[in-house]
Amino acid sequence: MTTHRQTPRPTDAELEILKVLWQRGASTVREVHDVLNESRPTGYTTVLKLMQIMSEKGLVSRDEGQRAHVYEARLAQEQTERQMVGDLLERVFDGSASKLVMQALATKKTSARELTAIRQLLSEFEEEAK
Amino acid sequence: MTTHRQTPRPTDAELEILKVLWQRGASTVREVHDVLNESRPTGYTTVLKLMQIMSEKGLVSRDEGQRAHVYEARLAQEQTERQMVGDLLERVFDGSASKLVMQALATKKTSARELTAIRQLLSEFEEEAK
DNA sequence: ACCTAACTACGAAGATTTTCGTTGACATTA
DNA sequence: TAATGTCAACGAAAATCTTCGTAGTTAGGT
Repeated sequence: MTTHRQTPRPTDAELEILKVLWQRGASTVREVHDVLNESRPTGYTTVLKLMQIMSEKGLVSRDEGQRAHVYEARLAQEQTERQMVGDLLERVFDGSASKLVMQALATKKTSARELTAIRQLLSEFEEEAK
Repeated sequence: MTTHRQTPRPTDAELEILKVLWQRGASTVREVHDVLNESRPTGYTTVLKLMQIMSEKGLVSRDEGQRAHVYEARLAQEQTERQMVGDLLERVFDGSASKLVMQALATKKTSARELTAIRQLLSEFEEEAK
């Protein structure tokens, strides 16, 4: 038996839907569509189909109790974020977190506030590691 | 005219090829195939086709001077890494570097050596920002 | 009971990704 | 020169991703 990720990495379009679900909480297709449709014109059935597929993949759960099924993200936003960063970390940086951070900082001028926040994170991690 | 990335984000299989090119420098399909074939059995023409496509996409350049064409990565490894991190940063973290770093550190127990390296990076960045 | 609006399900098309078989060109060697 | 091996090119297939049209179902209002 090959080792599978419990849930696959969401595609670009799927991630957009997950973002709405994380922001709104459990939602119907209609509600998700209305949000997405504002930023980028999207057909209703496009969103529906995607969410059905995401349900099959296990990215979202579905409550069919109501006529309008209610969907919910299966993983918390932070979990998915961690998974996706971890994926990039392995695929691109061979697991070196410092290389990843270096390129992240190089990407865009990080604000002083961001740098402070990151420094604080580091302190917390070094405490934990003791 | 839509705004296109100058070079598209490499797919998983394409990234594996780029890694070989970065490691070996300019190489023929045969050479790349031999490396990839060790880690995962791959057909020669599979690698060939991928590299031809990558050439069309602009991910690699091709020197047809010899019978066995010589391919080279168009972007340096660091450039591509930066691009891919930047992509994730925007797509997943809405540009917040500290959120990305937080999840990166949470992904795997980062070694003390890594933490020190990251801390040093931060210092350098804070110097620059002054 | 009938019409309308909203919903799911289904199928399908076009694009992209990954894989590989076949063909034809060319070179090396027996 | 004929056989063998290596190479690029091409086409095509299977899988996945993204989009949307159509059909059928259900609920609410008239």
